[in-house]
Amino acid sequence: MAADGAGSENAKAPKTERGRRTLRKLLDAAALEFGERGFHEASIAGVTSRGGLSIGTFYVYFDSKEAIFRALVEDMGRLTRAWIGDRIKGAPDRLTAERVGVTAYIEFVRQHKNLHRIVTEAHSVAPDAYRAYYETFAEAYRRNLEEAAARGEISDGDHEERAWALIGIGSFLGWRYAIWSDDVDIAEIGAAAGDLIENGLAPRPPFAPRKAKP
Amino acid sequence: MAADGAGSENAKAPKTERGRRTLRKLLDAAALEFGERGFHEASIAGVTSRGGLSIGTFYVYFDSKEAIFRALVEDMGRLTRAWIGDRIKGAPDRLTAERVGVTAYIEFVRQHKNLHRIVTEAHSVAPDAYRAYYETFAEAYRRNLEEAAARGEISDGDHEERAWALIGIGSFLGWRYAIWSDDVDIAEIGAAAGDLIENGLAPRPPFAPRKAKP
Amino acid sequence: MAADGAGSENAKAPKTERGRRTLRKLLDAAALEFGERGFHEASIAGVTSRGGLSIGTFYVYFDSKEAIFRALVEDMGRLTRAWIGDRIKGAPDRLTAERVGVTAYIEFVRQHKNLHRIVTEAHSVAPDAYRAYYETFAEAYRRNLEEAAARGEISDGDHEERAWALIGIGSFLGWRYAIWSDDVDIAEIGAAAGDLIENGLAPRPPFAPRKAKP
Amino acid sequence: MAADGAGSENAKAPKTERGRRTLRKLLDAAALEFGERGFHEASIAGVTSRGGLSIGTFYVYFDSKEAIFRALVEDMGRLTRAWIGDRIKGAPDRLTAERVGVTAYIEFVRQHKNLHRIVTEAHSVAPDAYRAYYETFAEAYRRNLEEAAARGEISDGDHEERAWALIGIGSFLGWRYAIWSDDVDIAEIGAAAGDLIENGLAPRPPFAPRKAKP
DNA sequence: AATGAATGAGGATTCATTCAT
DNA sequence: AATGAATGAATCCTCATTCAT
Repeated sequence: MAADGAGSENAKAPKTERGRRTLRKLLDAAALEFGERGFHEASIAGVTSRGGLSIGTFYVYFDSKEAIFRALVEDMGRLTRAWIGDRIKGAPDRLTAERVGVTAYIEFVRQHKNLHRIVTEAHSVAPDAYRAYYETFAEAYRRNLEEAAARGEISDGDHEERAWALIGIGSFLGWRYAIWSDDVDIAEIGAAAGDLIENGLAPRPPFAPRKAKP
Repeated sequence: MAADGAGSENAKAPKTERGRRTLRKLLDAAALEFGERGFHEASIAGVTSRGGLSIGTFYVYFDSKEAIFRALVEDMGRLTRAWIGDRIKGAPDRLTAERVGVTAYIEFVRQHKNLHRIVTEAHSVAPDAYRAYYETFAEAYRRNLEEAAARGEISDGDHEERAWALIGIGSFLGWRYAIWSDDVDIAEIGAAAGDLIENGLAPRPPFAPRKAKP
Repeated sequence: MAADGAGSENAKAPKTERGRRTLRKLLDAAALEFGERGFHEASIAGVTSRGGLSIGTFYVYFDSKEAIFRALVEDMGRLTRAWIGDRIKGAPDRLTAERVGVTAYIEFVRQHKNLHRIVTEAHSVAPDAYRAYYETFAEAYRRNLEEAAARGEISDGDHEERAWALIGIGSFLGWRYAIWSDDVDIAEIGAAAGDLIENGLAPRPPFAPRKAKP
Repeated sequence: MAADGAGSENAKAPKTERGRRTLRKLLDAAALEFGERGFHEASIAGVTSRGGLSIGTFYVYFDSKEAIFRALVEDMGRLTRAWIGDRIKGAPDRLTAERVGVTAYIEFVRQHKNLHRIVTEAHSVAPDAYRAYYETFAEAYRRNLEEAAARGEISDGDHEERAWALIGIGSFLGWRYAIWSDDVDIAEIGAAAGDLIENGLAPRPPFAPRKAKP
């Protein structure tokens, strides 16, 4: 569920294999504890007991409660990007990728509700980590949109702003259809969202129907 | 800055004019305290001292820290809806209303950063209040979209989902262009967002150009 | 045992009589706790339970463990100066005052061993408070010596340095003869110290005996 | 800066040359760590990291934090006595030795501020070590004074008490003129202190001037 | 000899809430 | 209505020490 947190300054680098295993235990336990109880309700003792470790061990690897939370948010980012990336990989063009992407994202949230809660809470707990999380997304998104525009797959426009708007769509649909209620058919949501993203709200001239893919 | 919180079960109804003034002081002070420090960093003592009152007085009007927070979120909702409603009122059709609405929303956030922060934090502090806040929006939104579709101003589709998607757009653009940096020209942002909402990302066939308004 | 700590920024000023009583209880209890256990072994819970109060009450009056410790050191200073001042008051000249003063100081330490321990510990716990404690002494001392020199009661010299040297004498004799062992006759110690202070170590010429007062 | 701590029960005796070097590293590092941060702020990890060693290694050589602290205090005693002894060695009589000694002591403190801080802190951390430190001094001092008195170099009196008084003078002058501020000319301080020690405060009859050395 | 991971008791501090005045 | 003193549960974090390698 969690990557190894390596490459981040949030966790202290273990020097032995045993240390690496312990660090992993902590991150996995923290994902559970924070996900279920929320940052403020969660306790370090809760994390360590879930991991079968002692409190002291926690502070061997992290400087503070906030530090492991940040590490978790970063993990989450890697995980999410990998998941979406995987599903989108084969898309023939950007509009298709968007359709697939929205669906995949909501699916992802449904399967990782805790993680989604953690990221959202980062908003107030670690605003910079939250921002970094979304800026990483937005940046990649923007690049994709620009390249697609260059290929003529989408119209021209302000791609950075579009990126943020699209992230907003995914995020709120995630809350509405994955967290608050998850009984609506995902394919339907994806289709509707894809249509909005592709064609907007404007009425369709009957003589010039849009097609998802030529 | 804040309405009087009356009509809600969150605050105790004052019986005298003096009481009404004290309640108002508390709500205004709370908006500052929560907005600047966030729910968990904020303290009741911080609220009362900002209001020039004593701690004991707080509990004359509110049952708990959460109660005043909820009252604040509700206030915020009323305030936001009134603001957006005002700007949209004269729009000749829905697509125009959307364009105007996005711009107005970002403008609103810029002018009420603290309030936006408070609402977002409600996400983890008072999820039901947060949800109620957005569901009220979404419901009105959905109705507007349906009526517009009936009038042929916009295409058919799943209007509830569209409502959530549009709220997501506004919300994230608010964070990006009102809170994190507020130096981008608002008209530009509004125009680009309006275009996305109206036309989506699809390439525009030169022979059948879309127009914002026929 | 303790003054009221008023006039210091270490304690929060109570607004009611009850508050003043509580503050006093805390200071008295702290003098016992710190005196018996030392700063690092002492606990806030130990202080409050001695005072019949709850832990929370402590933090109504003091910001930290260190804050009450500082308040205590200041109290101690006032107390010590008052005690010595009282005994010295009637001395006809400075040399007599010195004799009386050393004796009185050792007597004081014997009767307030805890306080003496607290001041000494301030050395590492609150160096500035420790320094202030002794500088206040040294300053008054220096003034006394200067005035005495002007009156011809003592020889000329560097009075500030003399002040520190005399404080050093008192302090170490206090440790040696009041804390480490307190069975030596105080009058004897005072006499010997007074003689050293008055005449130094130099051999006495038989033909020109010194007299305490001409 | 530190002796090897050998001959004491505080450190475990190393059997190899490498071990001796490690022990030395620990003592030197501890002098820095304790001197800069004070006993309670200092940490074993701080000591070992300064020495480029691991925590575990510390416990190969010392049983506890207190043990190395005591070893340090003993080191300090040897060092101080050696330093003062060296400077005093050639003094023709006791009064001269005293003059030279005070000056030398302040000079020593200026050059070993950390060591002085450590010894002073021993007062509350390891009272017996502190007491032993000064009793060793006092004992030697007393003997010197007695012998000097027998030779007629100084007046008769209670030599033990005098020893403590003289130590007190040196100690407080050290704090005042070596630690708290070290910009006063040392020769001056030494001269003034020497004069006080030799002649006391009593006014000098013009017809029978004392001389430092006949 | 040296290492560094693991431990867990211990304590300061916070602050929402209560209540007597 | 308003006040402010009193409460105490709750929790983060420290760090000396142990031990398996």
